[in-house]
Order: sequence, then C-alpha cells, then structure tokens
Amino acid sequence: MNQMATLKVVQAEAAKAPSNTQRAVTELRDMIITNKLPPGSNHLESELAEMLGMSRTPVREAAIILEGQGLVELRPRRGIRIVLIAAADMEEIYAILTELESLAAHDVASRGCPPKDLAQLRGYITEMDDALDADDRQRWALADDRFHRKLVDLAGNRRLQSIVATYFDQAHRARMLTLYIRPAPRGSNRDHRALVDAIERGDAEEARRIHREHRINAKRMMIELIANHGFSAV
Amino acid sequence: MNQMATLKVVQAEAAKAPSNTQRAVTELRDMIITNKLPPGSNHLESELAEMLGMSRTPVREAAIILEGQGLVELRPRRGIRIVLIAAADMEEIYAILTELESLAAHDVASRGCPPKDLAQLRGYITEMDDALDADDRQRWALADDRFHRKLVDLAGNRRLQSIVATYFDQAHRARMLTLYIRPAPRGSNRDHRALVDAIERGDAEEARRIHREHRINAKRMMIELIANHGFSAV
DNA sequence: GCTTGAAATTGCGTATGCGTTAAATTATGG
DNA sequence: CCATAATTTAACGCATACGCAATTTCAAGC
Repeated sequence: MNQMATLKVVQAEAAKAPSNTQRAVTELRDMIITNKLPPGSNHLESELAEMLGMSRTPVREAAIILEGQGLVELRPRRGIRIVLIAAADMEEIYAILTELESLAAHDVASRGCPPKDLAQLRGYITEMDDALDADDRQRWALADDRFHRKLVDLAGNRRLQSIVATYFDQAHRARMLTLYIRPAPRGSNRDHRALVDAIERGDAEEARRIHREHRINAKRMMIELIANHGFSAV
Repeated sequence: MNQMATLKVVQAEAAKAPSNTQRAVTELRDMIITNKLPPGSNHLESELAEMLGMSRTPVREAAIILEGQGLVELRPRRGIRIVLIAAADMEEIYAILTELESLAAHDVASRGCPPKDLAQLRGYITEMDDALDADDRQRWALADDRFHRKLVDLAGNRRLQSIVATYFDQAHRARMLTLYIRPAPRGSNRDHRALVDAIERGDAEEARRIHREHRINAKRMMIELIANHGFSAV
C-alpha cells in the first residue's frame, strides 16, 4: 500500500506517456525549426507516419496543429509542406513581436516585478555577456531567447505568451541562420540592462520605448542580413 | 457529354464541396460565438458527430483547429469544453487587440492608402451613424466589425490579420452581450473619422495614437459593463 | 455513514480499410 | 510536335473498429 502510493505519486509526477499526436507535434516542430526538414519540402502523411513509427491518424492531427502555428501548410494530395520564411515574412513577424513584446515590457513595469524575477532577467544578461566573451553564439542565442521569453511570461498575459511563442518559432530558423554572420551583438545588452532598470523603477512608458527600439534595430539587422546574403527564402 | 461538361464547370465554379472537417469548423465556430453552444458546456465527440451528421474523425480534427483558436478546450474523457470568457480574459484580449490594431493603423497611414479604400472605411462610418439613428445596434456592430477588419486588412500583414481575427472571435460573445446594455456608441465615430483623416494625411504616429485611445476606451467600457452586470464569465 | 477497493462502463487514441478524386500518365487528334 | 482527352495511379478524407485507461458505479469493510 505504501509502495503503491509511492508508485502513484511517481506516475503522477512523471510526464505520463504523451499521446502519439503530442509526440508527433514535438518531434516535427523540432525538425522544422532546426531545418532538419528542409523549408519548402513536401511530405506525405504516410511518409511521416512511417518515419515516426505511428499510423497516419496522429500525424494528421499533428499536421493540423502545426498548420495552426504556421509551420506547415496542408496541401491535399501534394503533401505536407514545410513553410518557407522569406524576408517579407520576417517583416511581418518582427512587426508583431515588436508590438507585443513592448506591450509586455510596459505591463511588467507598470504592474511591478518581484526582485527574484528581476534577478533572473539580469542573470540571462550576464549569461549573454559571458557567452559573447567566450564567443559562443549558440549559448548567447539561448540566453537571449530565455530573456525575451521570461519578459513576456512576467506580463502575465497567457494569450500574449502563446502568440509570441508561435512567432518566435517561425522566426527561429532565420535567427539561427543569421547567428554566425551577424556582428557580435554587443550593443544588445545595453538595451537589456536599460530595460530591466526601467522595469525596476516602474517606468512603464520608458520600458516600452526601450524595448521597441531594441526590437526595431533587431528587425533592421535581420532584414539586411537576409537581403545581403541572398537567402531570400529559408 | 455537353451536359457533363456543363456540370463540370458548374461544380468547378461552385464552392466545390468543403470537407466535413471544414464544415464542422464553420458550424461549430458559429454556434460558439453566437452562444448557441453555452460557454462552459461539455460535449462528447460522438455527440457533436451525431449532431453534425458525420463521424468522429472530422469532428476531432475540427476540435483541434478550434482549440488552436482558443474557442474550445479538449479535455480527454470529459468532453470538448466551450471556453468561458471572463473579465480577465477580456483584459488580455483587448490588450492584444489594442496593440495590434494600433500597429495596423500606423502602418496603413505610413504606407499610404488608396482613395477607394479610404472611401470604403468612411462608408462603414456612415453605416454606423445610420444604424445608430435607426437604433439598430446589430447593424452598428456589424459595420463596426467591418471597419476594424478592413483597417487591419489594409495593413497588408497576413499574420496580423489572422491574429486579430482569432481574438475578435474570442471577444465576439462578450461584445454581443454588452451590445444592448452599453450607452449608444456615439463618440466612437468621432475617433473613427479622426483616424481615417490621419491615415489620409499619412500621419502614422497620430493614427496609432488615435486608435490606441479608441481601443483603450472600448476596453474600459467593456470591462466595467461586465463587472457591473455581474456576468463575470460568459 | 463514510471510505476504500473492485467491477463495470464508456470515451478516447489510434490503426486500418475503402471510396473519392486530384494528379500524373498515356493515348489520340490536330 | 503540341494540345487535349482518356486512363491510370495513389493520396487523402472519412468511417469504422478495437483496446486501453480513466471515470463512475457499486459493494464491502471500518
């Protein structure tokens, strides 16, 4: 009885066997945003089903979900297409992220932010600095991701979180491509620090302004890189 | 043979039989946003399947899509739940709509807008005035909807359109509920006219500012109505 | 009664099969 | 040689079936 209880707890706390559909979503998403499934490529349901070791049904369901997240396109009889991200798409995506993240910055500053979370944000900034010193771009990108995500989480708007997450994913491939050809993002952390300071002071409008500028610069750089390096579509 | 050819053409030009999944999405969406499926109610897949005269498969697929649009919640073995919209949700939704529509206003103003489209926007404004004179709130709401949707369309950002459409849907039920208890939205059209004027002048910042104010007011009113009338959840 | 465990129920996840129909291919006429 | 029609192919949409597992029902013990 004691053992059973323990087992139960363990099971409850374990990730209790995700459904095949869920697994298909995670695995396909990962393969898409890391470019393992080439942008623009087409895949039959049966092909993906075999690859993932399941039947067509959960693959179809996963495809529908991923279509809702803008990662694939369902073209009946022509396969599931991995969407291409062109410069124009990055414009759209960054425009949206700029607005929504600035809103998040504003809201966090105005509703106030526990010291613990401020510290965490600053932790990511330090992490980014360290990564740059070590010239580890991958690690920098990861910390940058976390910083931005944390900021949005702190705003406490679930829908905002979900939208930003979606468009982060869409932008992910392009971000990874430009990661090694962009200049070292040294200036970036000055913005980040100024933002956290503004949040700490509760200066909502300033927080919004700082983050908007930050994002606008990021967007400009990304678009230029994409244009100059000629990968017009990813 | 001639008849067959004619038939073919007719079929091709007709809306060529949408899939059952598509039909399920449209019909369920309509029933949800018009409160025909009561918020908070739960429905088994088989129940909805029977109602719509199809099997569980397309209903499941539709449910997944609608979940992605935040209209239902899939709770295994407990049915498909029609999501409740509470005051807190309206806060989230309006916060997002405020940002994104203001962005749209800004972009339309800065990229410029063909006279034809300006005229159409003004047409909706007139329609709203007329509807208010006739005390026809339903018609007012429809024109207001069209005005806002058109504004976003003109910004030419597909992703923006899609997000705004999604959250419009989520807010629809609450908007309809407050439609008859709110004061006549006379002031609203002053904002609308000022916005269109700003767009015509190409004054992007002013367009953004006007629309943001407009939305903030709308939000305040909506939240107050919901709070005062005690339907804390819809 | 109230709790606990066993039994029964039933809703869902997934596999599978089939008919439809769009795409591809070949045949046919200009 | 090209364009169009007939034929073939095969991918998908959907219905259906089934076993597992969660939930509910019911019984028995405290």
